[in-house]
Amino acid sequence: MKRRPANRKVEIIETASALFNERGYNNITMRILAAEMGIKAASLYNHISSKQEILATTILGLAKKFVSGIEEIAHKDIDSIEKIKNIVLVHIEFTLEDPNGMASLQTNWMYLEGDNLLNFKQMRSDYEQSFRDIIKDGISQGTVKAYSPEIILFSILTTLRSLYMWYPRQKNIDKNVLKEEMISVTLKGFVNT
Amino acid sequence: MKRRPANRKVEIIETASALFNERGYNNITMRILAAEMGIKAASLYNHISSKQEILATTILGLAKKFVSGIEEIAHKDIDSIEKIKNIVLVHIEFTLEDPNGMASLQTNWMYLEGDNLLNFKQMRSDYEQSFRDIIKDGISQGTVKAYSPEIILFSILTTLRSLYMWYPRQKNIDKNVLKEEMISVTLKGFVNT
DNA sequence: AAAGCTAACTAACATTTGTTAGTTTTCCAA
DNA sequence: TTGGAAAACTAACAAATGTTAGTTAGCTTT
Repeated sequence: MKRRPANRKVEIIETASALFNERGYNNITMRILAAEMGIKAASLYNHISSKQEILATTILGLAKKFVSGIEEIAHKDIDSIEKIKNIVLVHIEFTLEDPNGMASLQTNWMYLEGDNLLNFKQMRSDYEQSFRDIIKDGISQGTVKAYSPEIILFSILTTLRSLYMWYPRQKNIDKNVLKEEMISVTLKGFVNT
Repeated sequence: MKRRPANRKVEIIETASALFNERGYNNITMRILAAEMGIKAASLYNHISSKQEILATTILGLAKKFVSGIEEIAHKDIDSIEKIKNIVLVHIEFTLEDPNGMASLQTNWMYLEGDNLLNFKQMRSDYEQSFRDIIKDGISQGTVKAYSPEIILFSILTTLRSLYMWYPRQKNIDKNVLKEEMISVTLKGFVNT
């Protein structure tokens, strides 16, 4: 028996992600996507069932990885600061693996329909809640400054979420330098004392 | 002589911004926008010339404010750290003034067409360059840590750019607390020493 | 060589959507 | 009270777009 070639489908989804990232979900028609693949629009439907499926596969797939990622970290027996460092690293890894998918996750999620949209919002909110809990623990234990948890949460989170839009363009920054400096800047700022 | 009522046009643009922010530019048709205004789609064209004009007015208007804002700060006779604090404050002020417009600026700019898109990209890149120069000055003068300027730049910038998506939902955080803590967290982090 | 998939193609449809043309209503100024 | 602009309406179009139906070409296996 021959192995099922999920290849072509993956190819389409990756091509679509790249185009969505460059020009926006709604600027990419099925005809444009097909042309980029070197085929006709109708042929896409031999591999995928709808444009929405392409979007949902990418976004919900990543969202699930983030939710299980943070839950794993939350249960580790380390202090809040270490947990937050782990979260930074997870974001960097996922972004390096799939920057175009990360772009869709941040900028095209509102074009998810029906249950896809509901599930996404639920996962996003679960993720934020787990992160918030880690920050609040840190404040209780005195390792994190007693600022508004919401300000700390979104300061970190939005920095991490936006990584896709600038890091892939940087050729001079080594991956390990990125990790170290992102952790330093995010946790301790950039002001010299 | 009666004052020209640019009012209705402004009303349309503000209503549109709010809808774009809630559901995404491409999910909002002229019919939906008109219904929200209590009129028919065709009637919108007595006040605006196209859907694109609505988007461009909002986004390019804000982009111009940011460019002139940062240029003014850049020319002040204060050190880099103080300049960066000023930039944080400018972002907070603009976001509080027009959170829905800020949302379009961040999430709908790719639906600008032709010169609108080109002008936007130019202004965004000018803005980032001014900001980058301030950071590099700070590093030269020793007030800013010698990390990669790009990492510092985008860590601050993306935090500020994402303010629109969470602050308007917070009812408990006072405007002045926001300003103080945003500056602290962004510049010096949240780790207790 | 025949059979059976897989994946491509052509053609076309049904909607949606931004927009225009032409007309009527509203309402303030004279 | 009336004239005229401002702003609404009805009707409709033209283009774009996601998708389906039916067909054909190309491999791989038997």
